[in-house]
Amino acid sequence: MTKARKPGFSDCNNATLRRAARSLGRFYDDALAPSGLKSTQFGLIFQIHVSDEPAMGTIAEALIMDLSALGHTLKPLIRDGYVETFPDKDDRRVKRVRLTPQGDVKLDEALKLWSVAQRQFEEKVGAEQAAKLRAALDVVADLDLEMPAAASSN
Amino acid sequence: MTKARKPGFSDCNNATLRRAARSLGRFYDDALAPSGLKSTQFGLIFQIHVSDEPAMGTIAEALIMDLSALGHTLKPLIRDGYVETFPDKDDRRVKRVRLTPQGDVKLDEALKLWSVAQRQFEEKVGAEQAAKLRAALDVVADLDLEMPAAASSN
DNA sequence: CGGCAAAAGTGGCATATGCCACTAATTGAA
DNA sequence: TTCAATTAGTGGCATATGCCACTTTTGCCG
Repeated sequence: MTKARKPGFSDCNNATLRRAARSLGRFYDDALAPSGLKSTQFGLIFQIHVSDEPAMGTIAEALIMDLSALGHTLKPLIRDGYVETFPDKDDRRVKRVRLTPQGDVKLDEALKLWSVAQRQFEEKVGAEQAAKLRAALDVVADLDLEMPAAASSN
Repeated sequence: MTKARKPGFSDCNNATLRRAARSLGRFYDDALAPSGLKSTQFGLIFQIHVSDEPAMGTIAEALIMDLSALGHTLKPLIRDGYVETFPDKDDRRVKRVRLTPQGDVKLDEALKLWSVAQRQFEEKVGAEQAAKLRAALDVVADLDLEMPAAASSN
């Protein structure tokens, strides 16, 4: 009794992960809705907050996201005045990012909403369990996966 | 020693999940690239394949995705001739979905590529571990999360 | 039977993400 | 110093996802 469960219940690690991400994403989105921020924007703003005027590349690396994707995602936040960029003093190719005063305020506001969702989630699955899950997800995220054949030679 | 780890290493379950999803998504996308399908499209086609001419709403529910999002995602697959829709015999509101012969062929092609990535992943984390992770993710995905205060009164 | 609420999709609008082709700066030789 | 290779971002294009406002069908109730 290990096969043919709910029809279409895929064994694909990626599909399962995305499915969970959609589900949980909606939950956190709902929770953050009053702030006007999406959970992704909240995460990005938080990342900027805890970093020290990080370069775009640094953020992209930390979040494991494409640099250009980061640029796109940053636009609405800049447009709304929560984030601003400025050139690095030593390397003009580098663009650094920081929160504006408004961004700080918005982050505080969002953090309150976020903590409710976070608590709610951890009550359901248990803080221990949640921590384990995050740890497992971090392992997966930082895995050095590479296609064997696809790589250069053998 | 439980705080201030890697800068910006968030405790947010959602952020951690999305980060892992981006990472793993790229891996599977790379693996499927030769087929021309994205991992999301592969997952969708697979879901359609294992279902019996499912209605759009049925697919959306299984994948926990917004019905309209499903509609959007389906478009390129229909355009490329892998999927087709047809009206339900009894309820004209319902639109059912199925793979075209080309879709079946493409699925076979993609499955071969997918299995390589899947195997590669499970070798890295261990089949046992991977299964546990998927189980945990399914639990999370199917959790009945709801904002307490956000609900009606209280 | 008439009409209203619920159910299933569609379309528009906005954000999330990626890849690719380019441009601007740097760095590292020759 | 000069030029090729590398690094950091940008812009365009395409898919992924959601929410909301509608439209079409059904269902159901009085």
